[in-house]
Amino acid sequence: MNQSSKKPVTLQDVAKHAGVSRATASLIVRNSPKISSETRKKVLKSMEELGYVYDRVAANLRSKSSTTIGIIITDISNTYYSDLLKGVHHTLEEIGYTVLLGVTFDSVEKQDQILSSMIEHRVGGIILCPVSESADETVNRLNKLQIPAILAVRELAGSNCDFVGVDYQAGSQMAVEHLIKKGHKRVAFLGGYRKASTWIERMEGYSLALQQAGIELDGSIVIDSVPTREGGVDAVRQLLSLPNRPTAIFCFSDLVAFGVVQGVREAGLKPGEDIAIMGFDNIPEAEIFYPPLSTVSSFAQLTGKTAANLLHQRITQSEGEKKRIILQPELIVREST
Amino acid sequence: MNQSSKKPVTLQDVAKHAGVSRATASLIVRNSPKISSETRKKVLKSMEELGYVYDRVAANLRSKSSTTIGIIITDISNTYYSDLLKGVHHTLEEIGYTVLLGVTFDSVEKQDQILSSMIEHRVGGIILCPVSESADETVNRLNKLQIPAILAVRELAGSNCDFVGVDYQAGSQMAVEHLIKKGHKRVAFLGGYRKASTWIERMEGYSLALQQAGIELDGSIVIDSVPTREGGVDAVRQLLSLPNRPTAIFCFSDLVAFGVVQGVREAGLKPGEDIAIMGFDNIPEAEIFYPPLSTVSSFAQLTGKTAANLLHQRITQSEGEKKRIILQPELIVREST
DNA sequence: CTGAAAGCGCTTACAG
DNA sequence: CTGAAAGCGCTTACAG
Repeated sequence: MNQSSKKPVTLQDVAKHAGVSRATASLIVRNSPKISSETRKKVLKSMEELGYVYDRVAANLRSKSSTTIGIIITDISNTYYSDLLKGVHHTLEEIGYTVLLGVTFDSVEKQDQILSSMIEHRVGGIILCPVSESADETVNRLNKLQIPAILAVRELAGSNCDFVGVDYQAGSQMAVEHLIKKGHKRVAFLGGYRKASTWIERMEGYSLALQQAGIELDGSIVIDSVPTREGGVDAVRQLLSLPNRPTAIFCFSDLVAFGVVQGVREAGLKPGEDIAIMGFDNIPEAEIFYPPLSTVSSFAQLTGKTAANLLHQRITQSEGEKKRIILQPELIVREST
Repeated sequence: MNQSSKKPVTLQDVAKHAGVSRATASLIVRNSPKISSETRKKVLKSMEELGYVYDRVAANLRSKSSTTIGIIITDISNTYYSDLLKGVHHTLEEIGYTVLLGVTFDSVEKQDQILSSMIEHRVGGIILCPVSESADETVNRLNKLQIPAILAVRELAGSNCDFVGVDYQAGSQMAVEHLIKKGHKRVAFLGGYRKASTWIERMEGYSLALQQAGIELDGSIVIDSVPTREGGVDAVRQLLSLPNRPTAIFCFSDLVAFGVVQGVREAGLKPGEDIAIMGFDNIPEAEIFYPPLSTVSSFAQLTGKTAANLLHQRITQSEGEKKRIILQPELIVREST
């Protein structure tokens, strides 16, 4: 991994060429105001002529600082995460950081590995969207870390980190209340891992909404699945084979809802007409989907942006109470309900 | 951007604690086989106890090497690029690189800025998906760079870089031939910037397919637009206001096709039945779309993977002829045609 | 502004 | 394997 060819030009070379001291040249690359604009111009010209490139890595080493941030997500193909990444990346870059990307593909080992690699690369901070069954060990490592870390999307029990997330319970309640208001009395809840905190919170919102409407919860129409489109297809097939078919379905996520719509069609029913379907997340595809999907926005991009800003704050101000920022979701009504 | 607290432990500290020399400790972190497993174990234990973290940045500085790679894309929300990114990231990480992410949002200035930042961070190589109107200056910088760089998706005139791309002409020809085989004699071509090389190549494929079928090209049903869903809506509105309506539409991209489907519906027509619609790229949404979209796969992930491997080769073997790898697209027939 | 010195945490090269 | 020295490219701290 070497690159050879001509010797790279250093600050020393620039200083010599411009006839100033190395210290002066150093002040100039760092935009110090203490330097007269004449000297600055002269030195900048030398840099230009010599083709100097600033070695930020060496600078960071000496000054014990860092201009990189690590962001770790579970899946890049999931538009929820690519949206969140967009939010993080955009605000971080604006502040002047360079971002290191890590993708865990929901593997705990990979997550630990990426964490190590980022720390060894001296990132100034980390934003972590944890794998669902993150080990206690991960939590411990995060806590022992000298580096500021923010958790996003999923909280980790026992971690002493700032957290940015979404109120899944409120969102689910909203969604189910919307369905009930539309006249539905039998509403299924499909998809997601039953043990995940993100499922449990949604389940609470679902129960609450039913309860407040005086509808009894029927466990047989709560069907879990892998949280993907395929999972949605499976779950809805199971559901539609049941005797007392519901008139509305609340799905764990938009991805699951896409599968559910497909399964409903396969059964010869018209999604949005014969049966109402509601998603969760409001990923970009929800809008272009047919029928356009009613859903609850969990503001992926805003989540990323918020996490990025919080991290920046943590880095610059260091101390202070750990924060917990919970975004309020928003009901998005389209044609599928 | 400092982090204070306790003094971090260095290799020196580890060596002292384990009773070995610094040189030995250094050999151990680098997995040298020259060290007896007894010594290795002892030292690893000391590292564990002291909570040592290897400073890869300092190591890279001293050994004039790099373990990071920069990947620059134009848009993270576009699943074509997030797919490509997935391919790049996955293979690079497997080799042992850490990836720096840059997003240009199609701005030349941003692209230059990101390029600078990555170089200053001493990346070992760069994969660049260039902004469409990249300036000559960018090309010059790339050529002067001491760092291996690979161009992906779009080629840059005058650049002396390796390139990985897709045969857009062949893909378009395939698509239009498919439509003609289905019995369509009047096929529109909608969307994309007329001056972009990616448009011109598609146009060539389109013309060729018509020509070989003995169909005369009608310029009035070739309508350009911004290459987005909105652009597709605009273009198809314009098209449908024309007197002699075509029976099939070849779209610049899947994204454009999504807009075209929407516009067709708004006009009271049934996409896939009253009018055939064909996309390009085969982004993941094409499959879940309704109707499932016929398209041409441009293998985004494979493109990324190929670029990553080529870069790795370039970094390790350095010299040799510049390569140009053009992937052959594949026809994907679904229900929209 | 300058100049000389020391140091960030590591690797390199070499004599033993 | 060890040990002492030098150096990667920069910043820091200080006397002038």
